[in-house]
Amino acid sequence: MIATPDRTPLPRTFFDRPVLEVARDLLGRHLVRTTPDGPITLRITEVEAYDGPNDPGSHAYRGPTARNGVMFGPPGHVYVYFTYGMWHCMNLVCGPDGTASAVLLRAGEIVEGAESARKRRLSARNDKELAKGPARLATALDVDRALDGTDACATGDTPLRILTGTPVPSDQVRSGPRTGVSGDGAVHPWRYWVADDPTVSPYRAHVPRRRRS
DNA sequence: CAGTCGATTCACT
DNA sequence: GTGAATCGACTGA
Repeated sequence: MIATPDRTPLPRTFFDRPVLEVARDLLGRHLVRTTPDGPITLRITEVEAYDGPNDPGSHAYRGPTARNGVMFGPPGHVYVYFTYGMWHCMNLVCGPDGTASAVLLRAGEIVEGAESARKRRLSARNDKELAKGPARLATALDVDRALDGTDACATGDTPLRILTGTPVPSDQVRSGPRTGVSGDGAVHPWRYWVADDPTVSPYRAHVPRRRRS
């Protein structure tokens, strides 16, 4: 028996906690992306925690830059980065203003607005693949650098909003090493996902790129 | 200022 | 399973 999702916005205090705690607690929450096309709602099923300057796997490891500045700001805001020359990925900033931890949204289930998501995810063979992977998720929700710094806890007009949804019981939460993270950052089991959920992305270890001819 | 490589995805074999 | 795509941030000289 699944409870009806709670459409109450998550308060900023939700994000003003240790990042590992927030990461686990984010599973089952709902992210609403408001577009001219209509709303798209994502049920979060897979995340990864990045623990700021203490974490060799984090973009914040070497301090603030033009790209990662939002990570060092207040909690509840969205950090979006561009990678591999093609893709965007999105995070929710955690911890008090001045710290730099964040949770990468890696996968989810589209529970509303699938028609809109399909238009941007033409290679998806079925709806489970619409947001299976962090760049796919951002593409499905039409998220790019223009949304970097958006407040997901704001009231009123916001392109992105995070709702209470239906939290996942702790016995359904799994954890393991982060995907695609290289070096010393790879040791931490800071990836969390919903047990047996078909929208969770497959694990891949980091592969160093072969040098171009 | 040139070199390196990425919190990835997709097409192909 | 393997390799290409594609560009901007970051690094070190």
